[in-house]
Amino acid sequence: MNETLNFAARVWQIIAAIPPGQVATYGDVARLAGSPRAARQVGGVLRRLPPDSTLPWFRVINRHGCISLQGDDLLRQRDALEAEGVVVSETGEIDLSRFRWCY
DNA sequence: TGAATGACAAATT
DNA sequence: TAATTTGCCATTC
Repeated sequence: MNETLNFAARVWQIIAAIPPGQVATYGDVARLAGSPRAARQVGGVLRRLPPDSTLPWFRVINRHGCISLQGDDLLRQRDALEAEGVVVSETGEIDLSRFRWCY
């Protein structure tokens, strides 16, 4: 099996391991997946994620501690994070120094 | 098979 | 210091 096919599977596994109330960056997930420079692909995997997936994709944000999504998706992610105790600004900003996933 | 895309990140100006 | 540009890499057209 090509490792390229496992990339998405690794991303799923890693994101599924993020504890509630905490968040991880795309770069971190990519690094844990074995491709430190594939942060963009992490977002690509989540983008094609089926709506019925139970994966906590909302716990993944960018390096600036902001939500990269826009529109309704942004509001949905912000609401889901706040429901877990994560403080999210109206613009989608999160204090990484407090909520970043420490593994 | 090849070119284009993108839920990022780092370097440069 | 902030804003803009370039690089990366797996997936999609």
